[in-house]
Amino acid sequence: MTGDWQAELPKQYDHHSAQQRWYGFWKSKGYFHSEVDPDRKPFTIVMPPPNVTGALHLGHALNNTLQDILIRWKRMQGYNPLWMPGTDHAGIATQAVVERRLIEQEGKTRHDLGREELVRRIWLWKEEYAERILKQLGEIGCSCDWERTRFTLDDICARAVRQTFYNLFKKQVIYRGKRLVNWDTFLQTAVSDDEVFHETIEGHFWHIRYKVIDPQDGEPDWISLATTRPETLLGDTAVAVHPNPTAAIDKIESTLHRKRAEATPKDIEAIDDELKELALRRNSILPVLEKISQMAREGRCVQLPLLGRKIPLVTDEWAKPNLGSGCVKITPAHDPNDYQVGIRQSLEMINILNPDGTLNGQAGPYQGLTIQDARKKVVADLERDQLLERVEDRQIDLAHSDRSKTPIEPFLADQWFIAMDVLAQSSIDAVRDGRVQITPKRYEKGYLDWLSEKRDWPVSRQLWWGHRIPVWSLIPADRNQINQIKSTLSESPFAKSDKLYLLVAENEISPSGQPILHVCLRDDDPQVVKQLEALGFCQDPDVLDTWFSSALWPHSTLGWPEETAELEYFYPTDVLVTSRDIITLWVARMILASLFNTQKIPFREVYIHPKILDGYGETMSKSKGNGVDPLDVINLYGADALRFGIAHLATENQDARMKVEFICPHCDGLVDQTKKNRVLPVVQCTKCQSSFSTQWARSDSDCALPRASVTSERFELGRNFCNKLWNASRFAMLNLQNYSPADILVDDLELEDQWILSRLATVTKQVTEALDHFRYADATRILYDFSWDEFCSFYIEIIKVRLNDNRHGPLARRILAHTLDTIIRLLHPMIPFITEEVWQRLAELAPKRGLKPTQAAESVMVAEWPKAEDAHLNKVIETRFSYFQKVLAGVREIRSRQQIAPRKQVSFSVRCDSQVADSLAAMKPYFESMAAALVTELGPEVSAPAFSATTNSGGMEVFVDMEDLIDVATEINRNENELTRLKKAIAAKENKLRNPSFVSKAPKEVVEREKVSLEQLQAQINFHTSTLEKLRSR
RNA sequence: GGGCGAUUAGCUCAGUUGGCUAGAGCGCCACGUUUACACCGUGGAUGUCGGGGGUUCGAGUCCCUCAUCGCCCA
Repeated sequence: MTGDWQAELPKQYDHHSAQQRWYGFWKSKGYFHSEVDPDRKPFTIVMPPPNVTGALHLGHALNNTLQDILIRWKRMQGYNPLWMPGTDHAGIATQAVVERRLIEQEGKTRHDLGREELVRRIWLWKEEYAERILKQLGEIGCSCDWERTRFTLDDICARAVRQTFYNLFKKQVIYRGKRLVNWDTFLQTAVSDDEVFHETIEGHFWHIRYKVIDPQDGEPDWISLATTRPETLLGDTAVAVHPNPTAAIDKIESTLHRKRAEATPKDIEAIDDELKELALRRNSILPVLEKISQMAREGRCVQLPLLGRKIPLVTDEWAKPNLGSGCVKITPAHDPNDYQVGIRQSLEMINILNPDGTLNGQAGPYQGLTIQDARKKVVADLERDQLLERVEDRQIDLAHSDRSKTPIEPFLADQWFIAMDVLAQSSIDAVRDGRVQITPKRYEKGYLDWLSEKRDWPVSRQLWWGHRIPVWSLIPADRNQINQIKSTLSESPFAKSDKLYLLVAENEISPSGQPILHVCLRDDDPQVVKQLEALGFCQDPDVLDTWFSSALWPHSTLGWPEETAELEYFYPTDVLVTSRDIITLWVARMILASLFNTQKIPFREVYIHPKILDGYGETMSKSKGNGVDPLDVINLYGADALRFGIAHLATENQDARMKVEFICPHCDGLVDQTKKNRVLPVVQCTKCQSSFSTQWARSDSDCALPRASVTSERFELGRNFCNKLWNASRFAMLNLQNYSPADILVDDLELEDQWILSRLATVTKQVTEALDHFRYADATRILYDFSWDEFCSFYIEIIKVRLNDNRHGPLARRILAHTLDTIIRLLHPMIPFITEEVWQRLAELAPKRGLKPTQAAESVMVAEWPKAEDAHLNKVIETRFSYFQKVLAGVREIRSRQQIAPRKQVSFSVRCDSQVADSLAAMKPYFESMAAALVTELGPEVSAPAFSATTNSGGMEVFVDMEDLIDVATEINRNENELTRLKKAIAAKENKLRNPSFVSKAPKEVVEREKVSLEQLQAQINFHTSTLEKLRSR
């Protein structure tokens, strides 16, 4: 190992060069790669595959940093770690992005291109982004096994998907049915509930008259029905009324009364209003509703406006007698609630929409119109026919597709479903009985609640990008054809070798009265396809929901359904690290898929990490303009700073806030991001007033301005820490030139040596335990405090004196090298680059180190994780050292408040018991080097000098000899403040100890501790009182 | 409407089974370029632990309740 980097030791840590140097080094050494090795214990993580939709954001950086910390830590602990990387095809999201670009750049739709060409284009997109994503992961420092990189749409994953679908199909867990789906008319596909967002918009509420057919005496001529979507009336198949309106009103009223009894005055008013309204309704509407309800029971009908169709009155509890007219129109094919009514009442379901959002033949004269146009025309025609009673303005909650940002239309379509009863139960059991553990535990509840609903999983998507559903279907003409096909297929060698499965779908009856035939193919075998198509079968055009392939990810990546050695050795995996928003969508499905396919759980633990929010508590996103790009952070602060900052905020909290800032490209000043400026293409720097561009810049003039990075000052913590660590290491390098290894006996060591070893043992133990429980923030804080406040501020400062001493130098160098070595190893999982940089440099000067020196590993990445040496734990030593720390702080404080010039030497004495005096005596040189203070006297007999400034802590009275330069006023002030504080504390303590129940009920040791503490406080009071007397007598 | 979480210093957050004279980083104030480090050092100021009840000898920590904010599900 030689090179330029040895020669120079810059004062500031250069993250750029370290990152470049060491990632390649690790890769070339093959450290990332893992092979099956029965002699070692495996530790496996599968990466939640990032979507190939776009580049990585800070959330990914968080997710992957936490995984890398675990992997690097386990690697050092001697496990055989496998971190399986990869990317997700993200069906709808990716197709939508590519389609949008197609429209923008070429003005073409996917239909212009055709299926094959569109898919080709998406693959091109995928290649570009997958590469970019994997490169980004490398820049973060991720130690994944790149040789095993997978993609959810590659051949290995595809085979697993086919096999799983086939198995489910054969067990008849998969079925096809008509369901109301969220239809995206722009992308022309169903989207799942979680791809839908709701927005409140200004809309209208149209009240429409439906004529009663042949009204009898005392019956209304028409019924008034209200809707926000008048065009849907074309698909109405019933009008509903409550089966027992009076009882329903009674019930609502009694509920209101009960609520009122417990309500606050504010709420009572609102409840009273409701009760008044209800009372009015009893007189006005209720009699009519009872009548209509009666009519419905008699099987009476109304006439559908505009189309004139005869539709029945039905009784259903969905009609609320306390709302509107008390009756509702029922459009089962275009409203989720009406759909339920349709099922309950066995109503006809009329679909009036084409997939593209225009009206179909069922809409009669409105066929071909878009929804908007149809709505206008329907309203106009109703007005013409005088069937429009009135129109209200109203705020409407409208569902939008997250992918196309267009309104969702409920739409009745054929969908493939996975029955969830048995599968869901298996996943519930796995978590309930602890085979899979979720951390933090509170997330279990949501998981279990969601699964226990056991809602069937709709898995088909009307897309072109994804795993094509491997089912070929046929609508048979008659029974004969069915029998013929049955016999043909059962004769086929493919059926005999379990390559295809025929399902006669008795739940799907075609117009000819015959059940539809479905054949599922296990393999992508052109011969079988040819045979099926010859018989008249057609392949389902749809693809599978992305989550279907994601659900298999932990085992498909290891080669399932093949019985690979990898699967045998690495599976089940150990931990899944992910974010809370996909616990149900993904985690639950992985568990059920794994149990179904392998009879094993996919992972033993699930760790749910916090979500990063911006300074306003909003989720970060590119579309809001508040997203932070991890590469900007890496560029500015370094990958280590990014990782350290991330680990530092990974508490058990559910989210972490982060103020977002622009970095002005002109002056490097931080400009706070606000809700206003984050959407602007150009922002003016608040520091230097120059303008810079943002992600929104489009126009040539805007783009010409330099672009600002977007980051957060929260990463300064990590950068500063790395720089501190770098400089501590730099100090070590500069002082280890004469290093010589030798065995070290703890008993021979100085106080400070024993102290740092004792602390090192404690810290090692604490960090290991914290990581064991996913307490990243704890581990980070412990190491931060130890490195900075103990190692740098005390140990290094102390040994500066010893290093120049021929007698004590060698030992100090050995402890220095050993301590730095251990700190570097403990920090490596969090900040891999800088620790490697230091490790390599340390290897040049001190290749053999430790208490029993051994040759250091060739890389810190494969060095052994430190073991906490219990033998080094020494509470007595730590207490003795704390005397030094307290007295030093006292002297420094006096220097500061008496404004003694920094380099001016002072003398001081300490009145303390003789044991303490012994400990302090050993530290005499360090009072000199660290506070320019000369110890004159130590012990119980010490008397205060004539002019002294004093402090008192832990029973040690410190007197700094001020000769005659003392600022008396400052001292009086200080002592008075101390007295006030102490008196308050003493009063509280005395109160406590005077309380007989405290003394009798609290544990003995607590009472004892309080007594001792009171004595100390009193001693301090005495000290300050007498000090004040002396000061005042001057 | 149901669930989960948050509310502690100006800001961002720690605070493990109740035992505190409530901590850190940033920011602020004063002093300081002593050859590891100004991305630094030394010292300092700053809190009715969201409000109100309760349990307890003792509550930032447990229970109830209200308020505000966020997220998820319907």
